[in-house]
Amino acid sequence: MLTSTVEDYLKTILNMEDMKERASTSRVARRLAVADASVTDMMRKLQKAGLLEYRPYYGVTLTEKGRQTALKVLRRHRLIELFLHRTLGYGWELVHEEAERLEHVVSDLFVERLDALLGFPAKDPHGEAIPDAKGHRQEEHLTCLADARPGAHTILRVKSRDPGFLTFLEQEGLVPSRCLSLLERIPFQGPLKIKLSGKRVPQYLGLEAAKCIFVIAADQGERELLEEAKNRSRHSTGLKDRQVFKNKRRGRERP
Amino acid sequence: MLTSTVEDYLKTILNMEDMKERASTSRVARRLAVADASVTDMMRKLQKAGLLEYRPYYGVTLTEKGRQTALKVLRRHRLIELFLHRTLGYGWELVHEEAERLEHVVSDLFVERLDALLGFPAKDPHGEAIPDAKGHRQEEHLTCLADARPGAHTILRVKSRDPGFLTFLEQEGLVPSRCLSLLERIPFQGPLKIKLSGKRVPQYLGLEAAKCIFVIAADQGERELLEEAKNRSRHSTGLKDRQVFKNKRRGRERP
DNA sequence: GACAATATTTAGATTAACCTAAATTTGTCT
DNA sequence: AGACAAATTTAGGTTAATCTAAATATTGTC
Repeated sequence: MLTSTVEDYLKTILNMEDMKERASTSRVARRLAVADASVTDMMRKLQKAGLLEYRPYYGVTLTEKGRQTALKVLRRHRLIELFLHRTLGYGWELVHEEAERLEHVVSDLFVERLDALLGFPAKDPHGEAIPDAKGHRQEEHLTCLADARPGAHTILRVKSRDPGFLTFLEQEGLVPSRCLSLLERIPFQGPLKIKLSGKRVPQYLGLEAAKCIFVIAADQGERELLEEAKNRSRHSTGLKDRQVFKNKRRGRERP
Repeated sequence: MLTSTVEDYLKTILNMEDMKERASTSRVARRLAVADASVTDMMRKLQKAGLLEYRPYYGVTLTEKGRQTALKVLRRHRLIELFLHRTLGYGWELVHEEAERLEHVVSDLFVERLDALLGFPAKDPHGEAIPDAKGHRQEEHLTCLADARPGAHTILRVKSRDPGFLTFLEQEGLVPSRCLSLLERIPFQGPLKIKLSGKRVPQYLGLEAAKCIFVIAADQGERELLEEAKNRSRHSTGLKDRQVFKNKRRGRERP
């Protein structure tokens, strides 16, 4: 079995490949917050294990074996995130950190049961696709809000792990499945003027924030949302749905 | 934060103290399947950390701090076991191993949310008491079936981690909340003749097995069971209850 | 009370994962 | 082409948790 450390290396490298970013020693080191030298050591080790190809002074590429391993970890991570959010009522800004630890210790059985409990979901709370048991991912070509054309859009994904930022976005209502209109783009890297569905007043959003928000044209978005909603309602298990937190502490606490 | 290894040491020592067993170097080593010398090293380290008192050539005793830490781990372990059983539909013979890994990585938030999800349960799937958030445990003075007097009893606890044995017991119907009559005790360490509630034919059970089964007189058992049943029905969440495994694979699998 | 059997500790090594600092390679710019 | 900066690798060291084998302490028995 692989150590958590190895799993983290693979996950990071997969993510870099997804982003078309060369997995050089220093970049991997920066992402994992370790010294360059530690990465060099690890690369050699992972090459010996057949998980990646290592070209000195260039960087690494995952082998098929390495890719599959990384995808398995990603699957665990995202299913756990969704479980934390939906069943345990975690705020979406909290799910990442907890999943980061759990993903390294849960068994295959655990993952498959979670998958079933959640109704074989397609996406995690941030709108990221959950790979299936064979490592297949459904590709989606989303536009980021910063690049979107004026008009109606539906948020499908938010790419960020920063709890503070995610909390802010939630307060503003900028979460997956929310519909909005892009009204105006202030020139010279200025903010975007947007109006959320249901609200009457428009609001402004910084460009950097908009780069993390991924949308689809509103008419196409309809179908996607219906699918999800249907699926979710069939699986309304957990704390969040039943709002146990309002009438808390029964049973053992009051004997 | 403590390492998993440290948590395992503390949990083991707590268990030995509960069993009134002296936590000597060699006994701790045997339980954890490590060399005696490793234990000596660790004891010194844990003493320095104020988690236990170490008397060379004698053994160790937990300090209050050590005890509380161990109880916290135990709480995590047992809540996770119950979650695996009730929400994810794990067989009771599988819960221990998985919990053994999860218990070291889940946050306090996770534990408290699980507790709420499960309806603040008092016991894990084996009938062991779950310590509350402050580390209090409800004491119960149960008789083991091997020592019980003839008559009606209710099983409240089964002390074993051996998957094979637990599977056997489940097949025989010897699980917590089951009622049975002890009919006869065959002399000279012979088996017990018992009859389970609902069944018509009596059966025989080896004495070693009977030592792992803890019971309470049937009339007292009634009340306890009612409490539990009530609590559980208020929280009928999860795979097991809804029997998702029969109509499996929907959603992502069939797009 | 001596002495063997048993339990425990000490000594010295190993492994995974990391570090810092020094050497080396690569790529760019004139 | 040569020189320099940046990136990368090498060298040597650290820490936690383990091991084996040797040394030492405790205990029970005659």
